[in-house]
Amino acid sequence: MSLKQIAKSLGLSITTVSRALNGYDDVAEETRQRVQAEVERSGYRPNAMARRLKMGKIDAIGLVCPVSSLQHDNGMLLEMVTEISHELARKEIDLLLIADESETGSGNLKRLLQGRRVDAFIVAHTLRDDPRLQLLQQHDFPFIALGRSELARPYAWFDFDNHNGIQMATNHLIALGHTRIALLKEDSPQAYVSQRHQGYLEAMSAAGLEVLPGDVITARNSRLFGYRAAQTLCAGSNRPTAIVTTTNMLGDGAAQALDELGYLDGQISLIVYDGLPADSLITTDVSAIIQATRHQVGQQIATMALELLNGRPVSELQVLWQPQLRLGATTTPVVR
Amino acid sequence: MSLKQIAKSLGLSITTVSRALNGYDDVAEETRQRVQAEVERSGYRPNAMARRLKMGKIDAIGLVCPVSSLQHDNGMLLEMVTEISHELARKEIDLLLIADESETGSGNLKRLLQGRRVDAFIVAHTLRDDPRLQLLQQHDFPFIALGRSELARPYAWFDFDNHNGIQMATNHLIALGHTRIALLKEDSPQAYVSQRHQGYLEAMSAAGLEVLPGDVITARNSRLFGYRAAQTLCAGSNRPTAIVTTTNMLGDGAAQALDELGYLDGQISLIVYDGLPADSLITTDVSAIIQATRHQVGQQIATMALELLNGRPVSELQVLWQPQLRLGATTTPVVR
DNA sequence: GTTTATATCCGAAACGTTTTGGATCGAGAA
DNA sequence: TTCTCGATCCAAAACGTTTCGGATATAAAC
Repeated sequence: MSLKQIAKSLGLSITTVSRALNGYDDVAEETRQRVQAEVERSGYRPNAMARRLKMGKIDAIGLVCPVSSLQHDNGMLLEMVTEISHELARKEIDLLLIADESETGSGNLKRLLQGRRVDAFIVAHTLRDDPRLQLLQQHDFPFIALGRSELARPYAWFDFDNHNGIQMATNHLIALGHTRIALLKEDSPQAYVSQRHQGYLEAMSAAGLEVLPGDVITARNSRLFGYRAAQTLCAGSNRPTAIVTTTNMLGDGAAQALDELGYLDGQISLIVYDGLPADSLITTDVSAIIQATRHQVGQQIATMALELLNGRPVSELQVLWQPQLRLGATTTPVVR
Repeated sequence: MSLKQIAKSLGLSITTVSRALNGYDDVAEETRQRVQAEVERSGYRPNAMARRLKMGKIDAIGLVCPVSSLQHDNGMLLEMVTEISHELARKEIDLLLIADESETGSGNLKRLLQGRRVDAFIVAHTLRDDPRLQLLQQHDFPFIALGRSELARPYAWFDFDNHNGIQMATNHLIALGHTRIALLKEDSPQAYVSQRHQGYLEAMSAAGLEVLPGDVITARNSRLFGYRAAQTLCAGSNRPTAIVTTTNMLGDGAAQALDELGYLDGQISLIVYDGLPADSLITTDVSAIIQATRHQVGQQIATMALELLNGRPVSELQVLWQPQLRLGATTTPVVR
């Protein structure tokens, strides 16, 4: 099924068939109809590789996911990826999956970059100092970073305002009279972690509140570690009156621990970033900092990727979305 | 950076450069060295699209994941994908992600198939009757099914022996004297679900045991539903003495419920397919049916995919791995 | 000295598109 | 009649490879 065959069976030239299919106006309407009909009859589809070679565009985007991230984030990234894949498929653009061997590895990245196998990259789980982004920028290769990093020149990125999100939560607790607010944060070099950490510290400091040494706990991002950390926090009599967690997994574990201790009724306030996971066993309506759905994020990123391919300057491709504070039953005035 | 440029700067023909790089023996060793050096100096990489066009091979594999599956399986599939991606990258083969719009959708599949954008497909989350596989077989397009399905002609597949796995568990409980063994199974049309269900029924029937109406519970695959289902099972006085769950999410919920009721000490036996998830809050060593690691599975599938591309007949690409019963603290002789 | 073999090399075609720069033809304008 | 113009169409080049079928030169065999 090539252009040549279609052309032959219609008694036309390859040129004309090609131009008919690509909507040029120098082909008679009747001819176009005939071509269209023959294409449908024969099930012809243009050879993507020939077109790519000729056009110098690949119509493919590489999605870079470090291996380690996939394991912990409970499918969050993947729902997004699904959406991105969908949106791109609509424009006949392929999505290549690049699982890098280490959080910072870029062996495969380099290969795809130099082999011209994709038009652009989407880099997930951006680090604060990200060698992958540095490599891409160094090669002037188009990319979109999911999360902000530190780079010499401007670049395209999508991010949530983590700083503001955690501040809204912390400030709300402060307004409720809390002075001992603990932070339960993920142990990871990802950019958003330090942004949330920083936001918390600044909110506390701005309110003139001291952060006690044990009140910031860094743990692996899992339910179990959240559970244990919350238990530790609540162990002594000198416990904090509120806890904020930077991930929903940590939050679910913490909620479970508080629930078992009977503190989830408002005794100890709790705000969970992203809200409890859908299959949490906790039925209490836990207060949360919520971001847009993966669905919405995926669409946004796909849109940005397409605009990047269309040559939109990166300075116009920097999108910061604001999270919202959704108050549930676990944020109450401080109990002394 | 094309062959032409390399050729020109060395005073050689394109043919010779190409043959030097591709290891033909009709090029002098000294020439090969010179070519090699120039390639490294200039950072030349062959244009993948030109090569693909010429060779008629794409060096890409499409991974078909239905959207809905990604959301529930807690990253299991993704760890595998990571491994597959890795293994394929080593052979310079790209992995395309195809997120189908519905469990049975095949719109994108058709597009990639007809557009010759991949050499083969890996289809995840096979259904018992899977229209995607039927479509592929109908087009004589190479694929590997992750899980067995019902198809007219032989096809390549990888699967675990779900039937045997659940039977080992059930039979072990029967040998311990249990007669009321409940099954907690996922609500899904995926092939493995009915295989496990069937295996359980046959084991019970072979032992002459009756399955009471309420003893098989079908629930959505989540911790929460497992939790509730186990609570329901244990509600009355006429409760089963053992529970088997077909997924680890259901198992984690069930374990939590049993633990809260004080039954996890052996009062009620529990065997969980795949074992409890890594971040379970349950510290009891729960008995499990374990399969190979995602790592091992990923490698196996990548290997099979490569063999498929090399033209190995599908009848030689049917791999069934056996699960193992790993006994923990939750399988004890029946307590009456 | 011719023939044959061997070791190197290369021209040109092909893969399936897109696109440039005409070519052809009929109709209306001069 | 001749010229111009618009409407259609097409040949050929190009994208960057791979590979077939020689070409050339040097050495060995007759």
